[in-house]
Parts: sequence; structure tokens; C-alpha cells
Amino acid sequence: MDKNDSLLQARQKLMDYLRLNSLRNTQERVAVLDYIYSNESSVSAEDLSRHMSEENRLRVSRATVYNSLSLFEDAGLVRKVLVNGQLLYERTDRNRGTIRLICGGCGKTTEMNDDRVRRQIGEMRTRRFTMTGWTLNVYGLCSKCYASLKRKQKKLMNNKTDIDKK
Amino acid sequence: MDKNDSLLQARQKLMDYLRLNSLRNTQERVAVLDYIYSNESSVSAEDLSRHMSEENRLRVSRATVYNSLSLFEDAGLVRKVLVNGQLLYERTDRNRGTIRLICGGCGKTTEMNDDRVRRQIGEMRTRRFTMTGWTLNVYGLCSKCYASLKRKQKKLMNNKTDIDKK
DNA sequence: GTCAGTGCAAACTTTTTGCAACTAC
DNA sequence: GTAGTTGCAAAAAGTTTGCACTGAC
Repeated sequence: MDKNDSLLQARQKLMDYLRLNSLRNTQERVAVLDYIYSNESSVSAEDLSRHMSEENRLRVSRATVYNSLSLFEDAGLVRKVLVNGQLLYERTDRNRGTIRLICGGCGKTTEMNDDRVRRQIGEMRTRRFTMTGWTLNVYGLCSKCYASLKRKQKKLMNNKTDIDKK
Repeated sequence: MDKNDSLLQARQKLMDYLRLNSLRNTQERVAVLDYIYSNESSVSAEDLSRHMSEENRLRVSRATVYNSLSLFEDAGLVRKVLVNGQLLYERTDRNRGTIRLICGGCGKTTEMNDDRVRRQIGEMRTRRFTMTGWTLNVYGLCSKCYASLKRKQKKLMNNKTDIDKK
């Protein structure tokens, strides 16, 4: 999909949502949405807030950023996610499927792909539920942290043996 | 696995971690861990804090609860997760695989199972990463919210037609 | 005995709220 | 014109920090 296309689609979805709920289509809301949808990666409330207050065409206050985010969540335009222990907001049009590897050691998160998993999830039968997207969080240890753990475990075993000897 | 067994295993893991890092095995840390591991579902910092301050045998302060939680995260005993927009701490010994259906309309979360997806994820090749567990978050709409959306969309179409007529 | 860990309160960060001014409809 | 929305500042909620005291080793 075209980059610009998805932005326009998001705007349309917002307009529809606002009209349906008798809410107003303000410049501020559009500006916040535009920033999120012109950005590929997820953003934090802080990032957004900072950017929107620096913007010289239209400055949007912190309160309005939060207000908009919560409205966009209701409208299904963004979703709150936890990445590296940080709260972020991500576009719902991306991540029809994201696979994240989250290291429990250093907390680092990397993304990967696996077509077979992707296909299998797509074929999943969800009763009374219409799937629009998914995120697979895989927990574990990266090779560095795994090696470090093994080293520590070895050390622990030695300590135990030492104590036993005493 | 026995309910009591997993608690003891967690305690052991904590002891090992503390010893390895020259930290102290305090009653407070054990008490917090015990509460988490005697509970099946995830808990919020608030829940924990409230419970630990009411406990009459050993009262644990809010600061110590936070300190312990962060230590348990480092030790790989608990993990922070976002459920229904709320930050919770969950045991890492559960959720070797959880499939959550999250409704973007009402925010309700339900768990489901799918053996083929489960198997496919288990067979996934993760480079330089050792998997210990995973959570699949499926986003979408429950049947109620889906129906409600369709109704609204229909209403929107009618409005548009009305406007066009004018 | 030593020093990491605790409780408490204060500080700090993040999010929400109340209200007067503003503006989309 | 009306009522939803905004900005600002103050309040509330959530988390971290400083410090004197305590207790694990």
C-alpha cells in the first residue's frame, strides 16, 4: 500500500468515527493522527507530545494529545503496546502480524518473520471474533544473555560444591 | 505441575539469582514472590502493594514491592505485560503459550486455544534466541462490537446519501 | 560488624481533570 | 448560537529516590 494512501485511509476512518459519534473534526486531532500515520514505527506519548508542542504551524497541548490518543484507540486507529518496558502507540494498519523476540535478560526486542507461523495464525478459527491483526510476543533469551546465564549457572554449581566441601 | 511445586521452584530460582549477584535473601522479597506465585492470574503493582501492606505478619512497603518486582524481572521470574490497557506482572512459568483475543471495541480479553498454531510456533526457528514462552495477542472485534460497527456503518452510508440528496 | 535492603516521605514522571476561552458545526 | 474541544495549570496516579534505621550474612 502507498504510504500516503494509508494516511488518507486513516483520516477517512477518523472522519467516519467522528461523524458516527457526533464528535468534531478538529485540526488538532487530524494533526496528531497525521504524525502517527506518517511515522513508520510506534511512538510514545512523550515523543508525540514533544513533537506536537514544537510544531510551529499548529501547537497541540499535552492534554489534547492524550485525549486524541484515547479517541484513536476507541476508533481502532491506534493501539497501546508495551515494547522494551515502554508504553507505545502503534498504528493498527501495520502489524497485521508482527513477531517480536523479547529477551528477558537485556530486555531488547527484535522483530522477525516466519511465513508458516503467519499462515497458520491466518487460518486460525476464532469463534465469535473477527480478527484484524495480531502480535506474537516470543519470550526467551538472546544468545548473549543465554551464554551469560550458562556461565553464571556453572559458577553457582561450583559455589555449591565448595560449600559442600566445607 | 503441582501448584506448590512451582512456588518452590520459583523460590529456588530467586535464591540462585540472589546468590549469584551477591544480593540478600530477605523475607520481604520472598513474601512478594510467594504472593505472585500463589496467584494464578497476573497482578498489578497496585494489587500487590495493597495486599502486601495489609498483610499482618509482615508488612511490605510500596517501595520494596517495586524494588522486588524489578529484581524479579531481572531474574526472569516475572514479566511486565499490558492487558486491557493495564500494566500487569505475570509469572514466567505460565504462558508457555497463551492466545488472547482482544476486542478493540469493548476492550474485553478472552483466551483461546489452537493446537496447530501452538505447534507451528513451537517449531519456529529463532536465530540466536532461546524461546521459553510466548503470547499471541489477536486484535479484532467480538461479535457484539462487530455487529454494532456494521450497524453504525450502515447509518453512516444513509447519512451520506441524505447529504448527497440535499 | 558491615553494608545491602527496608520503610517512610518527598520528589519525580506520567496521565487526568476542571475551567475559561475558543471554534466546528 | 450551542456545545464539544482546546490550552493551561492544578490534581491525581504511578514510580523512583534519599536517608536513617534495620537485619542478613
